[in-house]
Amino acid sequence: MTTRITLPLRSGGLSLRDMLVQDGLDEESADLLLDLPNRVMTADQRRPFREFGSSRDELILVRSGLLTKYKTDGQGRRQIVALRFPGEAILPRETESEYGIHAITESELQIVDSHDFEEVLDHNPALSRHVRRITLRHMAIAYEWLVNTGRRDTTARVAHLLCEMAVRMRIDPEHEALLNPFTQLQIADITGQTSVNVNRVFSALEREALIKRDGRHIHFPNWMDLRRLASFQADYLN
Amino acid sequence: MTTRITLPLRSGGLSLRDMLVQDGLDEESADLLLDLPNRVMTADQRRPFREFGSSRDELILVRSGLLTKYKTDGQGRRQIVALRFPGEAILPRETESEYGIHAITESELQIVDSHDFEEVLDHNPALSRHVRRITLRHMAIAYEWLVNTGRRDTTARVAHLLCEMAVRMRIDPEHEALLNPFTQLQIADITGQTSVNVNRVFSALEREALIKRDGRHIHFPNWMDLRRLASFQADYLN
DNA sequence: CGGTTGTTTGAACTGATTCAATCTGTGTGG
DNA sequence: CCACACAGATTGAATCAGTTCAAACAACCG
Repeated sequence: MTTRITLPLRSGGLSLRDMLVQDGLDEESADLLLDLPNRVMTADQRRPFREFGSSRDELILVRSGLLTKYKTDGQGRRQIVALRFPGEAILPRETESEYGIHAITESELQIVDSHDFEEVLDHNPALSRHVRRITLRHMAIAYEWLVNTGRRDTTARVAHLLCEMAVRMRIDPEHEALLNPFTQLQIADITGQTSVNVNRVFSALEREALIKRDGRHIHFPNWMDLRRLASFQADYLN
Repeated sequence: MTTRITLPLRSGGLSLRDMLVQDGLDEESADLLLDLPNRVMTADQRRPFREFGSSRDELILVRSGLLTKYKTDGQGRRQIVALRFPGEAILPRETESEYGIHAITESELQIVDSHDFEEVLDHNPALSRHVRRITLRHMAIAYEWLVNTGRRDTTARVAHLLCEMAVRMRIDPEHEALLNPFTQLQIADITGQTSVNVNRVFSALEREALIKRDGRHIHFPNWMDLRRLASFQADYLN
């Protein structure tokens, strides 16, 4: 039995500035970006933060928590298409955004008007390059997710997501447990299956001793074999 | 029976410059980009143009033809993750690229060294904004493909791809036929299924009079219902 | 003409869904 | 502190969409 996490992820850790710098942005650019006029908001997990078609033209920086971008098909079946961890951002879209935004855990967000953001980008090549770089990283993740939903069986899909989570949350999977922020329904919405099946997959993974569950924590007693099962190659995450 | 297309797509049409301008880039920036030192190459459909891990750090502009980016899962099953039509580009990656590139039809490519490209971007905010814009467009397509493979049944997936192809190839589906450049195996590799099933889906779509096949051409006698079946909303393509 | 690539069809099988019921942990209000 | 409501996790049975395997057929190419 797992229940919702109400504490923000990694809130006690690094500042937004630290995280940006750690991702390779130079300090001056980071300060320039963070000193732009902004407002800070909290997104909670009970309802969507942005619906489809909301035309908020703004940069959303994640300070803490965990955001998802999601879409739905014709029959209203939900597909989560991207995750945003602390230190990551959702870039502004000129057009109406065709995806919604939903917080998995309560998330603290720093929001910057897109015009201010674009203005700074115009005059700061280093920041501009950084934005291109992280965008390509998110693109690489989207491609890997396409392989996941398109080509891997449901077991490998869940295993792959767990591997990606471990790396993106910067834990050491051989010695540390993953604090899983998702419900099984949300994992189903990421991996393109049903929550019922996610449950069976988890039981199977645990039966094979590839994971060990302890409340919301997931241990990896056999990280090597889990990676192999998932055909997980971390290089797409850089 | 359909066989490979050997003629480049849209070769007789617009120049690369025309296509860039039509996509919203200003003329000066387009000239700046196209006048960068470059070499022109031909990619043919018989073998991959770039394998995984090839670290060619370069911008690839598609003059004619049709390119795919593809990845494979652990068991070597192929998933096509993106298409690049004439006028579109594959951006340089600093790291080794984690996808391969394969031409669907013989393609003429203009290749620019990434350093020259980045240099121009640094000094040309308009071009920089344009690159961000088209990148977000490709991201939106990747997200839609995720919904496709994750949430739609195989019939809707194929129908959705056909709709997207019609729009991206700029045909008028109510009055014009789509010249389908793909084999059924390639459609399977895009939509995450088997070529056998793609074949059955095509028969079914034709039986329902949602498409009509005529050699390599596909007519859309009932565009409205096809779109509905695919839950195709063109806005993600802008 | 023979080789190759792509398409089509059938039959058997299976992984995952669907539907439905039950169980378990958490929070809330009396 | 208990009773209750609720969200999430778990399990079983029936069903089905899509795969797999295998074979035949069609079009093109040299």
